[in-house]
Amino acid sequence: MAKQGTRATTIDDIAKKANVSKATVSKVINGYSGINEKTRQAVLKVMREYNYWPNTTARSLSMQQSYLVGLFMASELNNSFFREVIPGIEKTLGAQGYDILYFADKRPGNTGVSFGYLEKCRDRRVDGAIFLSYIRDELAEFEPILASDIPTVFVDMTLEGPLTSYVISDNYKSAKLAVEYLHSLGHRKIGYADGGTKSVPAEKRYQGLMDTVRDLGMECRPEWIFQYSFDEEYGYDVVNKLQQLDEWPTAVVAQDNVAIGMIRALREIGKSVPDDLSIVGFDDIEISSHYNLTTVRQQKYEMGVAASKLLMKIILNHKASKPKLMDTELIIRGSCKPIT
Amino acid sequence: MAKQGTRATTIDDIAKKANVSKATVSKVINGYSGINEKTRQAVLKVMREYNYWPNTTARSLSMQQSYLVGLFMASELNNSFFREVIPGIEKTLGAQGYDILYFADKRPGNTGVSFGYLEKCRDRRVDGAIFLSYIRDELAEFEPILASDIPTVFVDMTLEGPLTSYVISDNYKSAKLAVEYLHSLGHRKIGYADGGTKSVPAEKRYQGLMDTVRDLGMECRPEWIFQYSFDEEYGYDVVNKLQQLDEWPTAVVAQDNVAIGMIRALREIGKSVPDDLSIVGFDDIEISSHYNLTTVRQQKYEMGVAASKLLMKIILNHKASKPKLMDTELIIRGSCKPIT
DNA sequence: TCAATCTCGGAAACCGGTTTCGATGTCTTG
DNA sequence: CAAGACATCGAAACCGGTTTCCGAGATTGA
Repeated sequence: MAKQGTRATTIDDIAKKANVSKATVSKVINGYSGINEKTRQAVLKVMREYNYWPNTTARSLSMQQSYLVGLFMASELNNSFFREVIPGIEKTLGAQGYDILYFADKRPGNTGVSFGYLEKCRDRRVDGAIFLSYIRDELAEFEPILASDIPTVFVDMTLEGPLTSYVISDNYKSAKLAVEYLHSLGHRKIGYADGGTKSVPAEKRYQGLMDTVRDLGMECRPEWIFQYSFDEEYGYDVVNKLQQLDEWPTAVVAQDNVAIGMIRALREIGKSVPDDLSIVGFDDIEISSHYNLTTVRQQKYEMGVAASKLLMKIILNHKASKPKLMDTELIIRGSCKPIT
Repeated sequence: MAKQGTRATTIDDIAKKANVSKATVSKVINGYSGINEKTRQAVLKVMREYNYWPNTTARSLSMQQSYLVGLFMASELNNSFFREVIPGIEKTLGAQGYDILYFADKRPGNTGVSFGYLEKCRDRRVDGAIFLSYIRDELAEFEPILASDIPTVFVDMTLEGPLTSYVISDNYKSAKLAVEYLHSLGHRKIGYADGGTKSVPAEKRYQGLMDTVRDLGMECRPEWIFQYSFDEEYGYDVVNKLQQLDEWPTAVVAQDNVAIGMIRALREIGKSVPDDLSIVGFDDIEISSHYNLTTVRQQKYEMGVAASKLLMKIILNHKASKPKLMDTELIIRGSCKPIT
């Protein structure tokens, strides 16, 4: 090995140069008391002089903590929800000195076997983990990590059980807001298109929708209800199915991606939103404004911030913290028309 | 400390249970030769039985490598380019057992001072680093890490100097494709709106555009050239400035975000793309298809893959590898009209 | 002045792995 | 049957930090 010169300076080097033991240097690094101010300054001076920075790997090993947080998400980055939540997480945790380990999906390990979340977390000695938007199907996989002592926060999902911490939007209210708005415009026949009930948020929205429709004396026929998926394609499917019906609802409440798919599909068959159908979306994803879609916004960035704060609290207290319900807000654009 | 039971199993535990030394277990883990098949199987059995996974932190410390790659990007995640590049990186590096440390921007460290990239990399002992889309202004900050022995790959940017490895699209060709296409439609008066020359890709595109315009005998007046920024707002600005001109170009070549801003701005003043103006974009970002924008696509996912492969090669060889120029491709949609 | 206390710093164990090198036992070969 | 070659395994050092605990000096109080 030639490149001896580039070897990073270690705590031993500093100790030697400063004529103290590495224990002393360590105490200076960590700001412990019991070190004479004079020697502290001397050590600090040598550290600066050699541009010394302690090896985080070694430190993680002995301290059993890493200042690392695992960020797991159900699908890939290329999801409009994640894009906005993650910056909130990154900013907040970063400000506290945490770095983020980024896992967009379950990957095979060296053995070819998929990592469990717990293994991955233990493996890297993360101080905590944040999970984004997993659905019910996958819940069983969280049992090991929940049974462990690794601080964990869920975002946009909930798990049954007393000890989970999560951040989630008030999806019930979102649906209520959407329906009430449509009601105020005179709509009485409401359709619904959203993800299936495997998704906790979609399920809550469904409940909110049905309850509000009932309370306001509106109509929502079973054939106007579409619960399957969150993507644009599904919006096309929904429009296809609608076409086979004798009577349409006058308005549809749909997750934004689905709503946009519907708008496109309707355009292609010569129908217009809002003239032929009013639509209210859920989420307010980035492209929604491009479609002039009226939608109920989730505070995505703020959810990232809230999740991070929650996680840090758990890391400190070592017990699950209160879940946080985020408020939602109706963003009125141009995809709804009053019924005259 | 109560929770003794949850302590992860260590290599010592396995060694004890299998009646061998930890050296032997280590050799089995790493697949070294010199271990009898029978004992190997015995050790593997115990490992499986205890669901053992070696501690990466400890391993990093002694092997002097971390299986960690730092991913740095100039702005926030919420950038359409990153969204597509990152999955390519994640998949490729993940398949090789690397995890990704995610840095969306420069954050203050414990001391309140901004981390340099080199410090951050040394700190976490990353095996390599990937930088996305930084501009000329920031280049000086890369000197320390380039002078170090940390393998580094740049994406969508280049640095002067003989030893840098990078992956970048053939932006010159992109502009050429765009202009040639417009020429084939009969256009002779071409406008241009893109980022400023601080961005290497934008600069190359400008060159490609000007060269091709000249070679084909087309016209591109100075007042039709807008070089400032990559966002939608700027598209509005461009349209504003165009309105003050006596004569417009018949077609504009613009980065996708700018192009979309222009399309929206034109709509708002009652003009249509492509009827009143043809537009060809650069990049093919996600929403481009929503605007039916004809554009020159960058292979973003593939760039992520290429960058990862390049990086792994450098990690192995410990010397800079050949830069990789990615091909681009014209995606014809509906934002251009023939000139009759 | 002497004991008790306090301050400060260091030796050594530890975190959980990897790697070197020597010891032991087995197998060939002459 | 003795000697050399080979296969297999383990003891111990090492990676670069943290932390416990103890001892030496300095300080204080009676």
